[in-house]
Amino acid sequence: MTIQEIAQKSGVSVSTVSRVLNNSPSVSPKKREKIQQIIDEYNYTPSVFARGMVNHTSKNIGIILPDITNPYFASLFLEVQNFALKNQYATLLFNTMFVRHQLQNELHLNEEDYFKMILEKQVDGVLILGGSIDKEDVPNSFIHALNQLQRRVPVVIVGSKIDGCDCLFIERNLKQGVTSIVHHFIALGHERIGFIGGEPGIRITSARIDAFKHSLQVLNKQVDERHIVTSDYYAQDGYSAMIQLLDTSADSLPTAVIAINDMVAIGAIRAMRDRGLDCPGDIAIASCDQFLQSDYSIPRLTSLDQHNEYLGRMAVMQLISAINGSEEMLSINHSPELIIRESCGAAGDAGSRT
Amino acid sequence: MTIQEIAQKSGVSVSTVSRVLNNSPSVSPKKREKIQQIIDEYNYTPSVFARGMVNHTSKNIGIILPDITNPYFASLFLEVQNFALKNQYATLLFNTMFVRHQLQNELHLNEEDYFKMILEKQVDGVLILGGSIDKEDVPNSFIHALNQLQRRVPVVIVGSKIDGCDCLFIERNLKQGVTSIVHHFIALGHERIGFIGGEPGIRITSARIDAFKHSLQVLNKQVDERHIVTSDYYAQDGYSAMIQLLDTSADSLPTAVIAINDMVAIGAIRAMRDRGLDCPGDIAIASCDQFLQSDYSIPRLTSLDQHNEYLGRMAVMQLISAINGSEEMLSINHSPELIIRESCGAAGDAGSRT
DNA sequence: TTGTATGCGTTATCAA
DNA sequence: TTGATAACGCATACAA
Repeated sequence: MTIQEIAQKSGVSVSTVSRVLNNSPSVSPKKREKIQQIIDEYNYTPSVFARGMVNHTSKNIGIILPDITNPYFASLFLEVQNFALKNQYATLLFNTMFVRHQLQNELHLNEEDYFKMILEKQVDGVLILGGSIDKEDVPNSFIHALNQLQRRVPVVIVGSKIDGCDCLFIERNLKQGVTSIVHHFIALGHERIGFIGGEPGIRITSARIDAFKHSLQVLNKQVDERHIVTSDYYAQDGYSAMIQLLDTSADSLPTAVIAINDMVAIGAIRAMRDRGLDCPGDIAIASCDQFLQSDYSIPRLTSLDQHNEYLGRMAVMQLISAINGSEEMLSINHSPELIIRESCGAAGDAGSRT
Repeated sequence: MTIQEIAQKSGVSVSTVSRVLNNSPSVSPKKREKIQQIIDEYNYTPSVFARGMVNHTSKNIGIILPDITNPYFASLFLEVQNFALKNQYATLLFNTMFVRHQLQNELHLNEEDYFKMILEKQVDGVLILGGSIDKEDVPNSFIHALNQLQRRVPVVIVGSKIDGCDCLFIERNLKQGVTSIVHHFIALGHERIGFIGGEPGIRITSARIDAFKHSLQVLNKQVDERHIVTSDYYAQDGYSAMIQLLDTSADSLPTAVIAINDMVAIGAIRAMRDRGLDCPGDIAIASCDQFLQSDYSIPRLTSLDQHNEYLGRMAVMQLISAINGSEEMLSINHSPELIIRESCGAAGDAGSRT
């Protein structure tokens, strides 16, 4: 089915069909109806290829993220796709990280290779959710590749702004939530507080550790460096971090520990259990990034709800408006919300189900 | 940059450039090299639109799945993308289910709407991972839509074969693993075994419950219908199912329970805890579908590793070969593997970390 | 309001 | 081995 055939069957020219296809006002109601009927009857949809030739748009956007099995990225993607679809954009998803998964014959590509691929796909815009962009020292070659990409299509990045990068950034407030956890722990009477998880050299990690230290210093509380153990973002990393913490500061363990996210918290609690320690009895734990299921672990996890769903929406909205030529920067204030459950040891919450 | 400009700069015709682009043998080595150099220099990539006009291919495949935040689908997708990319195909991902996520202004589409969207995107093939296709009674309209889709592009479905549906199917062995769990529990001396989780009316659920009942009957063991509680596939569903089980058969509780997957197991264990019961002490639990992190929960989960990674690979391979016109049906034997940890109560495993 | 004609960037057919 | 050209399906400028 082509526009030609529709035109013939409708007894009009292709331009008229094209007009009804594109909601041009200058078509007589009678013809419009007739044509629309034929279109529906034959279930005709215009060729994206032919349209692309003319408009240079695909109505596709590319999403680059490190790991879709990570609940944080999965829920971000969900929100992104939902909003994109509403605006007639489909999403080409590129997952760049495979290290956790023993894929055979795995692809060895870096993000810059993905930029190239995505560009060849003629997407109308690119959304980058984390990855190399989150490093403290982003390689110059990466920024260069990013700028080169940006010159071809709009690029929106969910992450901290980087000097010399021309892309649009959606920044998260990484510090506020940590501070509220610290205050919560202090209020519960904790004096020695630790921090675990997060890959070193990644901005999310360092921003949160900075906020952690700073909020304690403001309150004139000591920070024991041994109580800060970085690793990565998954359960296995929470496990190893907690083991290391227990090993290196056996003489003066913290009474409370902040985990960078729920998976790390779960791994840490498991490690405590393996060492015969109880959470929250021996060490209380709270996490900075809530995922689903935090209400079902043992103990239930006290977490920050970062309201990440806004993030995803903001990012696509920004991207789509950039695709449409708008320069306007959107803004949103999302305040993390502390969900108090069991793992922090706050009294009277033993049975609560938020 | 167009093929025209490359041709001019190279001092040849567009046809010759097109030939080197498509690795045609009939180009003199000298010219080929020269042209390639210009291509690289200008970082030229041919327009997918123009190519699509001629070839009617986009080198994109569409993936339809219900919930990417579900670890089962996420890891399946990962494997699919990896293999697709290796074959120069990018993946358009469509997540059809949003119910678990309170997305504002959420899209209300059924899968057939997604079929339409995906077709408009001119993908070269469609991969369907679960969803309505898994229902016991697939609506005729759905099968009709599926066949209509199949008439336009190859469609591969990961799921049980359905009469009257012309798509290609990749079937999983849903029963084998359940049987091995039953045998394991019997070997541990359990007499009263239950089964929880899974949406009723879904083939995965009923296939596993059937296998559960059958393997017990073969061994002349009783099946207490009250010990079988369906719900859904997430932690909250494991929680509610276990509560119901405890409530309805307080006089004769099972000593072991099979959960349909790890999330359900986690929810169930949480429910037990809330009722003052211990796992595996009071009720042992094993799950039919292992996700990551099962080694970090409390207690560690005894699970089946379904080796789902093969599934994803098989599915794309099948799709790509169908796109290339092959009729050949691929086949693979993936045997579930029982990973024994703590929740089943098998002796001496208290500290094991697989 | 409607139709005609052109161009978008590529591949394929054919002729040289 | 190479080049000229038609064709792919659509949007749009222009003419009517």
